[in-house]
Order: sequence, then C-alpha cells, then structure tokens
Amino acid sequence: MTFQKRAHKILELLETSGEVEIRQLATKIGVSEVTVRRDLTSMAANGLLYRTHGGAMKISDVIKPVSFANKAEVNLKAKDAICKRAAEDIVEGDVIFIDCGSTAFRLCQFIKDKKIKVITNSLPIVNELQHSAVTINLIGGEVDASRQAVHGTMAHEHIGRYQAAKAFLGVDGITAEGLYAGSEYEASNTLAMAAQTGCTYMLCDASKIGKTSYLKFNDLSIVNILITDYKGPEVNKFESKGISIYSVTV
Amino acid sequence: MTFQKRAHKILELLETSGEVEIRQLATKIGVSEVTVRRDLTSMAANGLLYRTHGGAMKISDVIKPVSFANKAEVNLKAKDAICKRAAEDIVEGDVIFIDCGSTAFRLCQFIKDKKIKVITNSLPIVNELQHSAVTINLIGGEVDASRQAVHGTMAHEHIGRYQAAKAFLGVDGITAEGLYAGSEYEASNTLAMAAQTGCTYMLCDASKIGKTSYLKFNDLSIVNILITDYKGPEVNKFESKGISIYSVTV
DNA sequence: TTAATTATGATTAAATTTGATCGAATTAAA
DNA sequence: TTTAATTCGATCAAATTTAATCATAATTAA
Repeated sequence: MTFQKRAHKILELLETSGEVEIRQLATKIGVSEVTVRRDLTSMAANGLLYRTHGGAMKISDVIKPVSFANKAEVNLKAKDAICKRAAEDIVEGDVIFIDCGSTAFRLCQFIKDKKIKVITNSLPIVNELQHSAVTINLIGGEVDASRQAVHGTMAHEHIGRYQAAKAFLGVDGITAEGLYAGSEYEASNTLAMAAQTGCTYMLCDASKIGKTSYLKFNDLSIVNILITDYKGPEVNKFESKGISIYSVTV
Repeated sequence: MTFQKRAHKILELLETSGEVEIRQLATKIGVSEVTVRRDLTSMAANGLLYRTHGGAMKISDVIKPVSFANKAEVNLKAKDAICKRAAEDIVEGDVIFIDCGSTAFRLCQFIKDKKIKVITNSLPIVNELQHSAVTINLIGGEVDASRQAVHGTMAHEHIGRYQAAKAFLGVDGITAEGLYAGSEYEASNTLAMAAQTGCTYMLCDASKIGKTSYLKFNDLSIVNILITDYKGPEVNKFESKGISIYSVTV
C-alpha cells in the first residue's frame, strides 16, 4: 500500500466521519502507527487536514468554528430565526450585500441553494458559500484577521462600484437615536453598503435593541427593515421613524 | 513490443484497476522491470499517470479529493527549495504581489515572520498568513471556488491601483517562446501583477520548463528572474533573453 | 554492408519507505 | 499542582525501490 493510497483512504474516512484516530487508521489500513503519524504530518503540511493529538480533523470543520466560536454561541437560535426570515425575502437573481459579523453569517445556511450573487467582505461567508449555488463577489482591501474581514479605503471604493437590491447588515447596538458599532471599520463598511442598496435589512437579536456602544455612527435613516426577536415597546419608536419591523419568534 | 504498444497497455490496465505495480507489469508485458520503470517515468513526465513507489496511479484518482491540495503534493520539495530561495530576496518593509497557484503558496511558510505587505488574490494564502507578521491586502472580485482565488475585471482594477517592488508569479509552462497558462483568468492575473511590479520572479519547478499548454499568453519580456530546480540546457535560452536564473538544488 | 543511433537488460550505489526504539512534550487524572 | 499515561518527533536499521552506468541487441541511415 503506497502513501498515495493511504492518503486517499484517510481523506475518504475524514470526509465521512469528520475526524480520525491514529490507532484506528493503523489497524484499518494495515500499517504501523508510526507510518500513519508520518502520513498525517505530511498531509497536514500540505493543508489536506488538521492535525490533532492522536489523530486528525477535517480542515473545514476546524476553520469555520474557530472564526466564530465565541460570538456565534450567543443567541444562536434567535439569530437563526432572524436569518431564516431574512432569507424569505431573497429571490432568485438577487444581488445582495452581506455584512461581516456573527449574525449575518448565519444567513449563509438559508441561501446556499439560491441562485443569487452575494457581495461581502466576510471571509467566513466566502468559506461557507464557496461550493454552493451562490456566486460570490469578495470585496478587496486590507485583511483584518481578528474580524475575519476585509476593510479599508480600497474596500470602500470596491463597494461603491456595485449596486445591490438588498443589504443584510449587522450592528453592535441600535436605539431610537441611531446605530452603534464596535469599531470604525465595521461602521464605515456598513455605511458604504447601505449607500449602494435599494432596501437595507438590519438583523438584530434582542440583545442589540436599546444597546449603545462607544461609537454612534449614524441615525436610523439608512435602515428600511429591522428583523428582530425583541418584543418590547421600543420597536414602536423604530416604526415611527419609518422602519418596517419583521418580528420573529424563537 | 514497442514503447507505444506498452504505453497503451499500461494505460489500459490503469483505466480498469486504477493502479499498477512494476513487477506486475513486467511479467504481464514480458519486458524487464527496468524498462517498465523507464516507461512509467516518461509517461509521468507527460502527465499520463501519477508515479508512486513501486508503480503508478491514475491521475484522476490522485486529484479527486481536493484539486488544489493535491496539486500541492506534486514536486513539493522542488517547490519548497524554490520558494526558500525566493524568500531570501524579500526584506523587511517590502510590498510584494503573490500569485495564486500551488507553487507560490509554498512561499508562505518562509515569510511568516517578515514584516512585509502581501497583495494576493489567493484565498489559501490569506488563510495561511492570517495570524502572522505579514499585512495582507486581498484583491477583490469574483470568487472562483475551483481555483480558490479571486478573478475578474474588478480584480484587475484593484491590482492596477497598487505598485509593488516584487511579484512572485507562477505559470503552467514556460519555453523560450513565452509563457503558458492553464486558464485565461490566471493569465490575465499574472499579467496585471507583472505590469505593476519593479522586479518579477517566476517560480517554476522542473516540470514546467519546456512545457506548453493551450494558452500562450505572453512572451518572456515580463520575467526578470526565474527560480527553478531544472538543470538542463534550456535555461541558457532564458538567459539570452535577459532573464536571470536562480538555480536551486532539491 | 557498415556505422551510428536507439532501445533494452544487468548491475550497483543512492534514495525511499517502513517499522522500532527512546527521550521529550502534551494531555488527562489525581 | 503534581503525577501518570499517551502521544510526538528524532534517530537508527532493514527492506525495497530508484536512478545511473555500462554492455549488448535491435533498428535505422548512409
């Protein structure tokens, strides 16, 4: 059994089970554990898999969770409900912007089979939609590793070249007074997308409603539709500012 | 039994079983193992099969899992030697272009600790350099999932905005007549980068030298330096065209 | 026919691959 | 935190495969 055959077999097993153990592989393939270990080391160096103690994992299984491991856990069900509702408004042939951030990321699972074009600056979204029916336009510019997104002047200009029917945006906080962001980068990106869009959707789980953070970057005028699981009275203030509310239940 | 007849038989056997062994072939065809080995070496050089220890495999079986990742396995050591030499020319503060493709990707490991700016259209490179000392500028445009890269008009314009000291490029084939690419996307990307660069480095392992593919996209005038492990006489022709040769040993 | 080129086979040194062993590093448990 | 158990990486030795060299046979060209 040559290295190539073993590599093939290992990848096959990884594809189905997501992770493998060295002892498992050694007996299943019929070589020593040392050899399996060598195979895994070499394959990991080539980016074919992710090495763990005592075995290996699929690359995709390890890259995705890492990028959003912490944030994505919070209010996951609410975010999914919000994104499911958002996806209902996306129809075949649409060109849409999707913001970076953990909420907008959850939209991916609901649009995978739609024949649409997505313009985004989020690397996890690109990863997620890569082998789907969706055509992806990635915004260029400086890569911000901590946010897993692309930002900067070039990104701005890039967005300015495009026009989309809908934009799905996220913020750090929203009150009747305006929109709050966690960083200037995120703020300017959100604004740039909104400026090039016919209809903007703000995706906010209940924790964002009424919350302020250090940077208030705009009033509510750029928001057309707010999708949220929040049921309190504050939503009336948004409606009075001309925002349509899509209320979802978790 | 002529070489052509043997080659035909070997391909036939490969087609049905997916893999062959040298001893097997020697008895089945009725020639010595030395001859079979020679046949396989020659056929592998022409891309008809994939050479393994003690035999050969069908190309498609080797490439199946992930096209990019498996390409990277071919001539890995040569590519690493080439990229190591290339990295020696990269100094702190440099702004460099890096092409997409399996060869240029290997450059990442040697530049992780350098304080430089990398402009690239390759998603694997972004992933690899994400949490390193390198500042990354990602070229925007249409995402080509099969090549794991960004292409198109927007990408072109993006490249045109920048100017870099060095560009590290790859091609599918190179002869004294010119450069050959596997697709128009790759060709136009390579050209665009070369146009914005002071000094272009072409990274070519031996299998690329003298090889042509369906699209000849430019003459050699855009190449300043060729780094390769190829030792044959063809390199003199490149030198006479004004290209500096950096020869590496695997 | 003869000379020159090419293809094949045998031989041998170099390179790969594999498995075993052992100290170091990592993880899990107490 | 300390201890015990795995796992890892490095090094070495054995077996196999490969590449290089040379001699011989077959083919081609003059």
